[in-house]
Amino acid sequence: MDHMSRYDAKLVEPKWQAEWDKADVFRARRDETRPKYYVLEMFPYPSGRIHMGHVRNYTMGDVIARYKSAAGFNVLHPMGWDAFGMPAENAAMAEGGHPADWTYRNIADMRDQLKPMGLSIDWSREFATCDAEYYGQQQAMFIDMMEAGLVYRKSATVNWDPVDMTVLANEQVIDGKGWRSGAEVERRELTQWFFRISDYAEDLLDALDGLEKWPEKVRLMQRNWIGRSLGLQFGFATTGAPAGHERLEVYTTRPDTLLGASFAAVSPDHPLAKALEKDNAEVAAFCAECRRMGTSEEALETTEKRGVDTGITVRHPTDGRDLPVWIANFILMDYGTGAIFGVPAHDQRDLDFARKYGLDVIDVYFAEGDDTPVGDTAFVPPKTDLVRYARACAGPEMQTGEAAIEAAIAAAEAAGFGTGVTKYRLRDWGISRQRYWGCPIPVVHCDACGVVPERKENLPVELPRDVSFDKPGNPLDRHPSWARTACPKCGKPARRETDTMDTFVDSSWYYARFTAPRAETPTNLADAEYWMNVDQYIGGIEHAILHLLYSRFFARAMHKTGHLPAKAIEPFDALFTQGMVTHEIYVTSDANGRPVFHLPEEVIWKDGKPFVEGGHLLLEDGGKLPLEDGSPLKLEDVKVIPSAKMSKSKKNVVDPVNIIGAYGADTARWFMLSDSPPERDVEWTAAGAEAAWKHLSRVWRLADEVRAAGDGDGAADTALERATHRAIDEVTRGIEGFAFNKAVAKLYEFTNTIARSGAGAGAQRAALRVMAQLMAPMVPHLAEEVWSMLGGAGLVARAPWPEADPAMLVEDTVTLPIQVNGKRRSEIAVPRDMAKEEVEKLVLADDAVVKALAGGAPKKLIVVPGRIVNVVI
RNA sequence: GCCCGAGUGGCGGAAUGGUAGACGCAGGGGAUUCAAAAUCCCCCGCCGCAAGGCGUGUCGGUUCGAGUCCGACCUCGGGCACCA
Repeated sequence: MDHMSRYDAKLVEPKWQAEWDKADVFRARRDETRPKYYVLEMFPYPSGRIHMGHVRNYTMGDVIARYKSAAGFNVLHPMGWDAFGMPAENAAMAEGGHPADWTYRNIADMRDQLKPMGLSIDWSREFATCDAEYYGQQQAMFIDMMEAGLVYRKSATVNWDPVDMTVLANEQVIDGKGWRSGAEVERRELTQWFFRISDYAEDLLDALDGLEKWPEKVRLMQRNWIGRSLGLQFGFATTGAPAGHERLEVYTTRPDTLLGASFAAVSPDHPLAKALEKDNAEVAAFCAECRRMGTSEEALETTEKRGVDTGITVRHPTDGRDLPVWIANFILMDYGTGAIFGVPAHDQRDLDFARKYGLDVIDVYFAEGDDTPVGDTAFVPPKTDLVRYARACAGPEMQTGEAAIEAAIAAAEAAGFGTGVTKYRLRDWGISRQRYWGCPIPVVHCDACGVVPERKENLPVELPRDVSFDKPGNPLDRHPSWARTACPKCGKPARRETDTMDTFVDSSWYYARFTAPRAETPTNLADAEYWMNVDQYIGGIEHAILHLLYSRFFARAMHKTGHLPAKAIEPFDALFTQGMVTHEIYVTSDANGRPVFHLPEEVIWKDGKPFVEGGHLLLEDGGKLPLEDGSPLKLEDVKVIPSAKMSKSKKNVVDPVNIIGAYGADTARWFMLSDSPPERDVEWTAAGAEAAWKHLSRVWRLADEVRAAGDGDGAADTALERATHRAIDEVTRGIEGFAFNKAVAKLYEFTNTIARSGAGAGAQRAALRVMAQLMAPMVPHLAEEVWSMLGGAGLVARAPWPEADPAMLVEDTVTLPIQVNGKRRSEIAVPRDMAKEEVEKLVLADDAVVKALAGGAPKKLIVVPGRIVNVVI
């Protein structure tokens, strides 16, 4: 046996990585004579370990990058780090140390883990958003945006932990309590910085139609998020309200239901509620309670609907009834006017509220032919359905909701009590964070001059290094000297802004920075002009709304401030959202019935059933913690749950480093591309990884055998050539269409075809060289090895993509299945372009058809040329 | 609660409205081997001895023909503006 007859990824992969480095294959240089292609995967947060989701994401991007490069494009494929954020501060609080050290150490670790994957990345463009060089440019843009009127301050609510005296993120609020202190969280108002994204609401909405290479679901989610609505705004005249509240402005998207109104309601944050709070104890108590709710919309919507009657009434604008005014916990101050009228019959929330507090339920419209009054389910048909209005504001009795809304607005405008108003659900983007590890907002507060932007020559406003995290709250706020500065305008002593920016700001323009990562301005226009837009953006569906919407806004703002060309206001031409990587979890329960998760290596398989040693929890550091009552776990209770998202707490994380160490990067890459469609979740399985490795070894072995056989008789083999062209065609279409799993399946098939073909060594060699090219985007190291073994010239990474000859793709005969009444009964082989009449004759003579007809004539004979025949009896 | 997705053999999945299950995993059988590993070959949706019947989350509809289109529902996943 030949000592080299086994594929050794450990030797082969570093060898070709060194070759690529030596030839500097992946450095992207601006070259106006060549068409460019910009591939970008969402950059990672430097948690310290790469995970399988990264492997999947970057493998997909690499396939595209390498394929486009072979197809003749000048490819830009960069990598960086989304490096600001809470985890670094949390680590500093938990383990001591400094967020910067933690972050840069993690970046170094992750870069070391990533490089063995053999990605075609131009590492010379790498940066981290926490580099002062990067965030200084971000500050320059912030100042430009201030001058362009895109930035302002206003009061907004935050989650306040009264014990830790700190602002909490939504994820840090658990069941209304602070995650560390356990104290009831309060909503508190602070003056904060905002970007005027809502100025662009209409444009951001309308431009979605042009994003044809984005998934329809993402466009739909953004459309709904922006939420354009045409509604009616009008003022109710109030009775019994405090001075200044003689009118209550409400906004409704269903003015056609005005005659079904039975109450009005305002948000607990509404000025009227605040006015009443002063001398109404009941209202004060209710508002105080509402303020203990988190700020998230989810918290608001899922809490039980409750309210308090203010005793104030409003006069209905058309029928003159007096309606009670309530304060209700489900009314958002941020949407519309923060006040509504309730129509219980046609809104489930209003109905629940009305039933709870004994308010009237007045039916406005009914389904055709059904006059049943509403019970406990509100009648809310689609607006496009025709319904019968028993209490129409305007328009005919039978009309759609859409038509009735329009008619109601027109009527209100004619009567002079209201106006049709287009509103958006999209709110301005609050970017203030009361935290250290983020980009400082570059402004100065001066007693004489007010809020003044820092001078650009003083940028970057750098984070101070000497901070402590031994107590909660913003370290910038309590730093003894950092905030002390001179006013950029008058020079008198002034104080720096201590808020930092939302990390979404950092990730809203990194794609533009990659086009000129060392420029001394945020972008270099010549580079941006050449490289923008991102031709293919790839990332997780979890970013479908916020990150992508903020980036679209930011690109517009960068254009307005002169940092991007007009063509780049939609920065991502094509978007692909990949699924998660999941892995099974092993769960038992402790004595209190709470779930206990187990590492795969803790699970013992006996007779195909999982067991764990009882009586302890395994800690992350490998230590053991006895269960609270010391009782052993019930061994028979181990449950295996497939397809759980990989997470530390569920102990089902598979570390790519181990996989790459055991099998090599190509195996991990091949596995990530096999089987599951890229947009769907993929389950990591040990068996799948083993199978991927086996196949790659088989390809290598095949190449080794063919090499050993020399050139053979040099005879061509038509069948193998046809198979080769079919493989080129299908793999190419698989990659172009983001159907990598299908491209992989085709390559499996092609391997079988070559291995089983009786073709001579020369013909097999030619086929295998094409296979090396087709596999190169996916498993680049193996591809280089096979390519060089079989006499390929230069690097396969530099070889042009093979082209399929259309003449080699057509088959002369086709098999036509014959159905009788839609069920397959037989089949015939016919020349590809046989006339319909000829086919019909053959079909009617077919044994199965003759038998089914039993002497009768068919009712119908359907022949779909080249596809199928259906005999209807 | 609201918005958006996804459900096909034991498993991952394939299928311009046209043969459901390509390709792979697992499983079964065989070859090779002193033996094993590795490798190669064959079988493999379910029920049935067979003929045949049943099958793409559930229920209904459109069609010569539905995994695919339409309606209702169920389950799971993503997002909900301070996780990234």
